[in-house]
Amino acid sequence: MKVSTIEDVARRAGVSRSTVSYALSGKRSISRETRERIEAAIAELGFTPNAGARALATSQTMVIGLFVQFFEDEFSPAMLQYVLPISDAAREAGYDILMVTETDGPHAVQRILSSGMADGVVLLNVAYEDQRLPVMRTMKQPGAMVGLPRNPDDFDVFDLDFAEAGRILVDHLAERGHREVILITPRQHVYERGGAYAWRFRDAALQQAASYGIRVRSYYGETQQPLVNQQLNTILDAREETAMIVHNDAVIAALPSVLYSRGIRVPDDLSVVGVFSEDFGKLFSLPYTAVETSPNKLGRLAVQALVQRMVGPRAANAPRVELVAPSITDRGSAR
Amino acid sequence: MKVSTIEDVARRAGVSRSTVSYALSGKRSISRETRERIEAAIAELGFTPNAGARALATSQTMVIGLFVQFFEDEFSPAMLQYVLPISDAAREAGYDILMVTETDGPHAVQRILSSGMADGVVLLNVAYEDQRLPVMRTMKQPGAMVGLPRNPDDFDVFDLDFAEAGRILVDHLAERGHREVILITPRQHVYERGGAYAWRFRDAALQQAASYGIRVRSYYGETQQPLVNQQLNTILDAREETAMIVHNDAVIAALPSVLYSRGIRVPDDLSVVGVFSEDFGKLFSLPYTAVETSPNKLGRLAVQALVQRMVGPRAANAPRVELVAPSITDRGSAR
DNA sequence: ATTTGTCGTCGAACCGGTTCGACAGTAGGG
DNA sequence: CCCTACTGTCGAACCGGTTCGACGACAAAT
Repeated sequence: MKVSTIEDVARRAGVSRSTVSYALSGKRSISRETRERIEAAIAELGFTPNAGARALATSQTMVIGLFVQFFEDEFSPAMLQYVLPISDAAREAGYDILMVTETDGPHAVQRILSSGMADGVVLLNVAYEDQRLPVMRTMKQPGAMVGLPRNPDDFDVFDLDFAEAGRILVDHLAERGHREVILITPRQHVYERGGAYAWRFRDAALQQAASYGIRVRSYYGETQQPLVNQQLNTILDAREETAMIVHNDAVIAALPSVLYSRGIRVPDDLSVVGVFSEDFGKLFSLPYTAVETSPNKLGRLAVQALVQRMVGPRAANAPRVELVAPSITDRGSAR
Repeated sequence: MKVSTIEDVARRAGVSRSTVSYALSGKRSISRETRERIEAAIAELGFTPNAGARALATSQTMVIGLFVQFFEDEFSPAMLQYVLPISDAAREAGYDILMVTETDGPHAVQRILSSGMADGVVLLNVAYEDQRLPVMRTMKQPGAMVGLPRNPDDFDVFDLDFAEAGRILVDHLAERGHREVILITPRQHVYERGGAYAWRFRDAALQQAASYGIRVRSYYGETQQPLVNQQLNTILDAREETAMIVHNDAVIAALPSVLYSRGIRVPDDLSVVGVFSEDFGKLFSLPYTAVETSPNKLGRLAVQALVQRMVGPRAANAPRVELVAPSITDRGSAR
């Protein structure tokens, strides 16, 4: 039952350790018969190279650190949409995922990277002034982020083009003649904390609306029930607007039942557009036209960029900052 | 920028490597002044022990493998409720989480454990005849599972007592005089695949209902929109029953909007009870009385048991199989 | 004064791989 | 037929920690 080492394999095949190693890696040529004997020995002993030893010898762990930040004021199921594609993409490239959810992000990054537990990291939910970035800069491992920080520096950054998303949705409503619009944004705390996507979206939307002469009333949306429903009802009580832009996962998830219960029909009584991924929409059965946030695409991009930087020669290429162009999925909820 | 090793620290403090190691671990006494010199050196050099080297020397990685299986026919957000508490509990015990989502579970377990990347594993979503178990048995690392397999063997197993949950909900309806009840279960495929929780719940519920003389009409619920809504409408079209037990995340998440749209009020027109965690209920704003599934409790229990087995002496104590007693949260959706 | 014990430290071996340089044997080129 | 080149293999060093046994210094016990 004791796990066998490369030494056991070597002995059994009657060769030296180095020969086994070369047979495994193919970095030197090995005669046909020797290789077969080694392979047989490996099969019989059920040998698998020890990851720690290999990491020590090669200074490569084949592990990617995935740093997730869960904020109480954010809607958790959205995160999973990033995590899964990242895990899949990593595995396809031969990497495993060390998932770190510590609340003290900077400290966690420091701990994992300085002990050499990962060859590189993906940072999720990156804030404008993300405290994990200064730590990353002192480490030698490369990093890729999802979410746009103020200074991307050496890192590959991927995010949705939220400004464009805001414009697209305003256009969509403007084309249909709406003049008064409600905008529900993420919670106020998200702005204060520096969730840049929040104000990138809002600023662009407001500016675009202004250019059309559209009046926008904007609210910071809640994220916890029963507050979400209460707030929605208050907003709808006072409503004069004909359309609603929702950039808040919790609010849009709760919207169908609130609208039903008030007898407000979409799009007849109210036009609604949002910002969410296709999967998210399915999950909550959302019948609303929305800008697709493509979490799987962003996650995969991040991993691919990171992998390139980990295997590639030093400073292989300039850091990428890619704002993915949003696409709109028309589900007919505005007219 | 090059990371420093214990050798660097030793040289700088004017001692030997072993002395530094002992100063770090405290396994032998070190004089006050030497320790201070070593600590100073460590601070100045920013030294952190290399995880790979330490793992090699101690055969301890301080990593827990977390094996998650995502089935297309299951509702994904539920999984996150387990993952987060597990990650937190692991960190509190000094472990990091290697999260593995490969579809080929048995192979993944084999790969991670035989290469010694983790000291132990937590298996999520364990099936009755889970193919990962035979692999686990050939490995030396301990494992804890969430979900009850046919033969728990050497492993610690934690799950909700779904049979009891079924009985509790039937009792709840029986007490209120219901004689005809709809039961919506997980998808048929879940039964075939061996998701034991599904039939443990259903069998107990049916038996309990029979003992009361309650008639139950049972349906395999869908998990993907728009099928979920379609099916619900079909079921409600034909309904003669006065109450509904829902043991299906996707269905219960979709239920409020379907009921609203049909003008069915709860509990006036229909009593509804379900099986879901408090967090899940908040997420989807579910106003239904339900049995609490306590994913956080189960996750933490699994980690704690695993940690005990990893640090403890060989075969420290008999394997635990713990079916957590369900508690009901009355939200007044049945009368 | 000698023995016994404790404290603090060091050197060396070990964990399990990878990789470099050396070398014997064989093949190809002149 | 000799020299060179290449193929296949081995031994040793190394990666960066931990741990065991040894040992000198000094204190306490006899």
